Amino acid sequence: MEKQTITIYDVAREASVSMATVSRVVNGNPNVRPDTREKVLKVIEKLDYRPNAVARGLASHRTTTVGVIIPDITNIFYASLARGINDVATMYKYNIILASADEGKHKVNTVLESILAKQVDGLIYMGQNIDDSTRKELDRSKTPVVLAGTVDPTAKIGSVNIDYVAAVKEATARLIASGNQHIAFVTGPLNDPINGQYRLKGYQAALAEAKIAYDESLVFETEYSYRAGEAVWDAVKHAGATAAIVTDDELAVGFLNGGVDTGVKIPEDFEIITSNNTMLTEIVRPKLTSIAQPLYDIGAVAMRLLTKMMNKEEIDQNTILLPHSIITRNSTRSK
Amino acid sequence: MEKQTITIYDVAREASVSMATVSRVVNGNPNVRPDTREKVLKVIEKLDYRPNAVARGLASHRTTTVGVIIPDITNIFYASLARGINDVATMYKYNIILASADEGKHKVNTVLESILAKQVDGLIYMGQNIDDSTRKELDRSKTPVVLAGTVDPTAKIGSVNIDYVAAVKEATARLIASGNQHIAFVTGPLNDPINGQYRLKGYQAALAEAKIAYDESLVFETEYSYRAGEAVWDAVKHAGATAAIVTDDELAVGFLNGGVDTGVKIPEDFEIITSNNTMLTEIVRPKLTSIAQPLYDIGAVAMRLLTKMMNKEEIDQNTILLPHSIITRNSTRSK
DNA sequence: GCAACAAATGCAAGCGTTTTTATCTATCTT
DNA sequence: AAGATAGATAAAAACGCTTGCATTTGTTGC
Repeated sequence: MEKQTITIYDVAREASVSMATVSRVVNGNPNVRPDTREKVLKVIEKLDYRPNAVARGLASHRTTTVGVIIPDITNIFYASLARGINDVATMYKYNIILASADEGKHKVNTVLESILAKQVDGLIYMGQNIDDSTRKELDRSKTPVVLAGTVDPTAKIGSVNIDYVAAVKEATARLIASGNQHIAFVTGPLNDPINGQYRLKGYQAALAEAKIAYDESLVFETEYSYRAGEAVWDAVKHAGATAAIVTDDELAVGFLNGGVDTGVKIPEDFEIITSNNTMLTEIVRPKLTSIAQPLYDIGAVAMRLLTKMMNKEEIDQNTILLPHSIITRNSTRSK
Repeated sequence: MEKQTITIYDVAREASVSMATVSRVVNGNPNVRPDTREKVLKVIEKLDYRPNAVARGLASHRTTTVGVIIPDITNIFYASLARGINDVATMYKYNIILASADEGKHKVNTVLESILAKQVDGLIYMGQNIDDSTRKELDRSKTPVVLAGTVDPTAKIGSVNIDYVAAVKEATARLIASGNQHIAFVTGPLNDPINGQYRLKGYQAALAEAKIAYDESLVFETEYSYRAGEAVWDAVKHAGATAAIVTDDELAVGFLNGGVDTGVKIPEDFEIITSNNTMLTEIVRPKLTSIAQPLYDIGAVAMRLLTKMMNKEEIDQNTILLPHSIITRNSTRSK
């Protein structure tokens, strides 16, 4: 007694129609007489027939599945994007194949290959820089791709982000306005253009506008993690900084606690602005002033854009910038 | 110039062998002469052939895909489990179809149906109580299922957890030992047996052992969220509690801040023990004493168990309890 | 009542693999 | 040297569905 599956053929026989008709009913094709539709539906119900998505995928070349590449699912930033992606995907009846491509363990290209083999209809890519081999792999597959919270300096690939340059510039200017001359830039990997190009540029632009010399020794590159934040505090302090822009909330929270735990008064003696406005910014004391990105929306809009691509709809704008703002909390002195 | 896919047939022709032989090579079947294997591999390389997983799935009845049902991907608890699941899945060459089934928006059964339609080889289920209709759906599909961090009182379905009864009992006893007579039990949904049966039982057992009467007005049922934690603080305080067991870290962190922000001294005036030992417990001040669950491992072991089921290996133990402990931090008075 | 047309249905060829069965080809045995 | 045996390979039938095309049925107008 094996897993006795009932197929479209069984339904067809039982309803005395052809497989084609059953298929039409199942797929909501309007070219079916109401009474035959009724009849078929009744048999489907009776036999408890469930279409096999794999067979469907093979026959139709559409799997109603999208791949989502995420660097670290436990990082609230990415998880929040994923939530938006998921909701919109569900809305449009797509399933998500999730794969994490954390720098170390799972190499992007391997992961990508396994996802593409599954014939996904589209792909959302988050995190990390896209290198040439990855780009080539994507091109070759001809699968629509959208980057979420991730930047492609060549603007070849569709993407949804905020204006990182402007956001960081504003944040930095804010710190300058409150009297800081030595502002640290505490960042994740600089080889990710989002940091190394966009955010850094905003930081530099604000300095330049205030005629403060850019000092490379105030740039601290580390990884996105709580521990890394704690660990980098001392170095930043010793470099003489009196404020910092931090490019990730986990990192910022670790950094903040690194300071707080050594008795530094924040914001009185040191100001911090972080970048993602996740729940973490509200959990710590003092609460963190943050650049606010519409995380959920970035994910949602990215997925929506992808659905358009998959439907071969006309896309007017494939590089989307969503609005940002700065939420003032208690890690900065009121201005 | 459509997406010109090259198939196993192309490879076979080019290498002047049959499709069957190519298939054997691709699948590492040993019954191929080394020189033919070589020849075929060369052609595969040359044509840059990639097997189509969908066709494979249809022909072999194995998709090398597992479904993962998660209540809320932004909750670090579940995300941590997912990380463990993902790593082991990747190790065994499975892809993950992720679907979130948050109580409200996405109904479990709908989600389940769409995942099962995709012919997943197995399923990891997290969160929420499994009701009869869900159970029926699972049974009918004959797909192996493992619960991760989720309990099935009937023990019919494989699962990986800690001993919640014992853990909560210990934690409660600890609070009793430090002098508390009125200990609140701040919990997520009680209709989830993990709360309503296991944890509550542990809480009651500790009280009973200390001859403290169980007082239902000290049980606070709410949802797993930061806001909910903040919101419930007042009620708990007014109920006269001097300590609390909280069953989720986000909830606990909100609860803690609810207290801290109203000037209550923790742990001097109020003690808190939370349940998941996620990063959040270290981020807040004071840091939270917590029951420690091996989150990553729960996910990893669950996935490993699932692989065994999918291989139809003999399972000696389908209800697995991993060890727990209590990590003492600063939300409890040293004992 | 019949031609002309549109709507509904059926037929059957795929989709790209795996897998069973059969066929071949070496290599041993004695 | 012939028969036996095991290992390689080939042929072809699934797998469960979609879809283009052909055919049938039903409708409409005159």
